[in-house]
Amino acid sequence: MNTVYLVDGSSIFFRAYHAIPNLRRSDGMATNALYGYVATLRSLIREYQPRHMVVAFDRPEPTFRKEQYEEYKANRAKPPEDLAVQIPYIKEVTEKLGISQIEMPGYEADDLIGTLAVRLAEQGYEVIVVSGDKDLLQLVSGSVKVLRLSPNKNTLYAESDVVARYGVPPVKLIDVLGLMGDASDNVPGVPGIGEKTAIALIQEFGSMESLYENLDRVSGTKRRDNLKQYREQAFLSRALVTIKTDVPLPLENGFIEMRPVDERDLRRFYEAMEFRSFAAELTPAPVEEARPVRYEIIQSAARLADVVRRIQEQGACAVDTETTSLETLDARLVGISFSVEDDQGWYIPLGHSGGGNIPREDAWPLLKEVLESESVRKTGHHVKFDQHILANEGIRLRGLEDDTLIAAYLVYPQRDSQKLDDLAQDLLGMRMTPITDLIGTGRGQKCMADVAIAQAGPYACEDTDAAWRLRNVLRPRIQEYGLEELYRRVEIPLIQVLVDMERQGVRVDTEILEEQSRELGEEMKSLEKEIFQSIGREFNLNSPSQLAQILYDDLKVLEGRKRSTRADVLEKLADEGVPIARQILEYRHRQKIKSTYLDALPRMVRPDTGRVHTTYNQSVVNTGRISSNDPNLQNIPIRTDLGRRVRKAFVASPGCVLISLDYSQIELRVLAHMSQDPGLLQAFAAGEDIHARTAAEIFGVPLPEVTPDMRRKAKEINFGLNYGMSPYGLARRLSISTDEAASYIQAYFTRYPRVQTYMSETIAFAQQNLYVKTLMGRRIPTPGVRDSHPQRQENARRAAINAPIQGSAADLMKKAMVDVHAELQSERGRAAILLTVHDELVLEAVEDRAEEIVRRCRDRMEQAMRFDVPTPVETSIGPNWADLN
DNA sequence: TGTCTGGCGTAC
DNA sequence: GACGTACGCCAGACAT
Repeated sequence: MNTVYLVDGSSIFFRAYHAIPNLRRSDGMATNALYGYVATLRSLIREYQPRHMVVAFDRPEPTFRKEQYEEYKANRAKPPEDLAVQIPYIKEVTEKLGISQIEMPGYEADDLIGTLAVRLAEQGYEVIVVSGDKDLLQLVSGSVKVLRLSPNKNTLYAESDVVARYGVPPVKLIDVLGLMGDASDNVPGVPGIGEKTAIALIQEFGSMESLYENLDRVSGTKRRDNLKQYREQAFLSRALVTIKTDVPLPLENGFIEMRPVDERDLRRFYEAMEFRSFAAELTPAPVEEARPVRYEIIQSAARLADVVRRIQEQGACAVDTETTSLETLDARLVGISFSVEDDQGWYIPLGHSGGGNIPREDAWPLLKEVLESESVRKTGHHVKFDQHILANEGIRLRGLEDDTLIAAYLVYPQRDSQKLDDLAQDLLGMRMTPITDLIGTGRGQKCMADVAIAQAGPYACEDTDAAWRLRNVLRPRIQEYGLEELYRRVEIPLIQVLVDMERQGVRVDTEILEEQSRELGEEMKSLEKEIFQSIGREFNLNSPSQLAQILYDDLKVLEGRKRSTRADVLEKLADEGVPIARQILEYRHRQKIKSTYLDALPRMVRPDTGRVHTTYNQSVVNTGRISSNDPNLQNIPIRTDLGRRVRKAFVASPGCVLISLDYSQIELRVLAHMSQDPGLLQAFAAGEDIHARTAAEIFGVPLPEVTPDMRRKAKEINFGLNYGMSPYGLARRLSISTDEAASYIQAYFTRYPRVQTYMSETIAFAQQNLYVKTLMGRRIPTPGVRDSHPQRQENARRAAINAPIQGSAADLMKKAMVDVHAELQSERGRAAILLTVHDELVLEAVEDRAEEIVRRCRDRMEQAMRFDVPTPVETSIGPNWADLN
C-alpha cells in the first residue's frame, strides 16, 4: 500500500519545546525542541517504516488569515529566543533524515498539509496526517487519516473515529470550530457557545448556513441573540479555521520519497548536538563478518577462461584495476578484479612481484574478450582512471554502462565524499579495508605490485563488490530524479572523451616559457630594488602580511581593520598618487605569471612527448562544470597582454593547427531561454549586439544613439546578472554610486521583467527544495538558502541564482563535447579535442583538415541542445593559443 | 620535513 | 563585507 505521511513539523517541535523542560548542549545552546522533534520522527519511522513522508513547517511571515482578521493569533507571543535558535537545526536534521520538507510564506503548515493530502489522495495514496493539533481532523476522509501524537499513545483517526469523538463528520468540524472559536489561535467564534453547544447545533441543523436560516428554532433567548449579533464573526471564524487545500505548490517528482540516510553525516550531526544515544545507535555494528563473501583468486589460465565465460553469460560486471601508482599515464597494471553478484568477486593477478601471476600472453586475449566487448556492460568507480591504466596496456574499455562515482555525483551532489569506501559505508553499510592496510602510509609506502596476492585479492574483490552493489542502489535514483538522459547520454560517454583528451595532451614550447620567465625575473628584480629603495628597507614582497605592515603601520598610507593588500586596494592607492602601490602591483602581476605559469608549466611537460597532460575532474564542481588540475589549463591568462603571452607557448604539433570553438554569450543565452523573457529572446533571435541592446533599453535611447560608455555599463550589468548582482557590486565595478547602480538594475528589470520573475522563482524553488536544477535536470544543492545568518543566506541566494545558469551551460558544453568527439572519430587521429575551458573547446588538427573540421564541429556544438535562442559558436584557427580568437 | 590555512589572483 | 564557479602559489603556523 502506498502510504504517505504528512507531518506537521511546527506543531511537533512546539510541543517538544514545552514538553521537555531543559536540555542544552554543553556550550549552552538549547536543544530541547530539537531533541523532542528528532525523537518523534525517529519513533514514527521506527514504528511505521514509511516510504513516503513530507514535513511541513509554518513560516514566520503573517499569513493570509492575518489579512482576513487582524487579531488572528494576536495572542501568540513571539517564539522565545531559545526556541528560535533551534529552528535551523530542525530543518537540517529533517534533510539528514532523508525527509523532504515544505514551507511557504503566507501559509501555515496546515494549509500545505491540506493541499498535499487532497492532491495525494487523488493520486491514490493513503494519507496519514501526523500532528498534535486537532484542527487537522477536518481533513479526514476515506483515504486521509490523522495520527494524533501524545506522550502515552498515538491515536489514529479515521472518519468514524471523528464522528465517534465529535459527533459530526470531519467536514462539519469547521462549522463546529467556527461557532465555538479557538482560544489558542484567537479565533473568536460566538460568545457563550462552547464545544458542547456547537456540536449540538451542527448535529441538529447540519451546517452554519442552515442554522442561521432556522435561527428561530434555536432554544434560549440569550443564545439566539448572541448567534444573531455575532453572525458575521461566526462565518469569519469558520473561514479562519478552514484549512486550505488549493495552495499553489510546485511538487517535484520524487519529492515525497524518503531518501536513503547518510548515516555518517547524521551521526556527525547527532554528535555535534550531543544526542549521544541517537549517535550510538548509528555507529556501525562491529563489522558483521557473518556476511559470507565469495572472493576468489584466479590462479590459472583455464580458470580465467571459466570466469570470462561466466561474465559473458551474465552480460555485465563490475571491474576495477590494481596498479603500481596513481600516475595515470605511467601506472602499470598489477591485477584486475570483477564482480557479477553481490558479495562475490574474482581477482586476476597479473603483475605482482612475488610471482603467481597469470602470464600476460595467456591473460590478455581472455581479458580483452570481456573488456573490449560492447555487449558486456561494465560498472566501475572512477572509471576514467581504469581506462587510462588499461589503455597503458593497449586495452580499450568498451561497453561502459555505470560509473558509480559519476552516478553518486548526480544523485548525492551534496555529499562531501564520493570515495568508494565512503559511499559503500554510508549507502551499503559496508566497511571496506583501507588500502593503507596493504601498502602502509607515508615514507614506507609500498607499491601494490609488492603486496602478496593473497592480500591483494580480497581487497580488490571488495572494490568491485562495492561498485556492483552501489550501481544497483544508484540506478533507481538516477531514474527517479529524471537524470537518465544526463547520465547515459552525457556524463557516461564523456568519460571516454576526457580519457582521450588527457592522453592526447597539448604541446607546450618550454623555451618560450623559459625566455619569458627570464625576462620577467629581471623586471621583477629592478622593481623590487626600486620599491625597497623608496621604502628604505628590504622585506619579502611576496608576503601579504609583511607588505601590510609596511603599508598600514610604517608608511600609514592605508588604514582599516582588515589590513588587506589586495589588488583593488592597491589600485585605489595608486590612483591617489602613491607611486609604490603601482610598482607593487606591477611586481605582483609578474610574480603571479612567473610562478604559476612560466615556471610551473615546464615542470609538467613530459620530456618524451613535449606535451602537458592535465587531469579533468568530472565530479568536483557543484554546478556541473568540468575542472582541470595538474596543471590547471582552465586559468591560463588572457586578460592582460603580459599574461596572454603565456598562451604563445601552447602550440600545435608540426603540420597541425590549433582550433578554437567558443560559445558566444552562452550564459546570457541560457538565461534568455530559462527565463523566457521576451525582450532577451527577441534580441538574441535578431542577432543583435546584446550589450548595445541592453544599453538602449536601460537608458531609453534608440539603438544607434547608444554611446560606448552606455554599452560598457550595460555589459557589466549583463555580466553581473548571472551572479545575482547587488547594487553595491555593480557600483564598484562601474565606479559609480550605489544609488545609480541600483537605478540601472531597476531599469533592467523593468525592461526585462521575466528575468526578475525567473530569479525570484529560482530562489523560491531553492528555499523549498534546498537545491536548484539545470535544463538537463542536474541537481545543485543550495543548503544555505535557509541559513539564519543573513549574510550567509544572501551568499547562498546568489549562488542559487547562478547555479542553474552556469550548470545548464555546463550541460550544454558536456553534450557538445560528446558530439564533437563522435564527429572526430572518422578523422582517425587527424584531429583531437585538447582542452575544454567552460565555453570554449580547443582542438588540434592536421592543417589541411582544419577548415572542414571547424565547420563540422561548429555545427555539432550549435546543435548540441535545443534552445529557444541560437547558440552560435565563434571559431578561429592558428599556430598557437595566443593567436586564436 | 610535511600538512594545513589564509591571502591573493588567474580563468570563465 | 559587499556578484557565481574553480585551482594554485606563497607565507606562515603547526605537527611530526
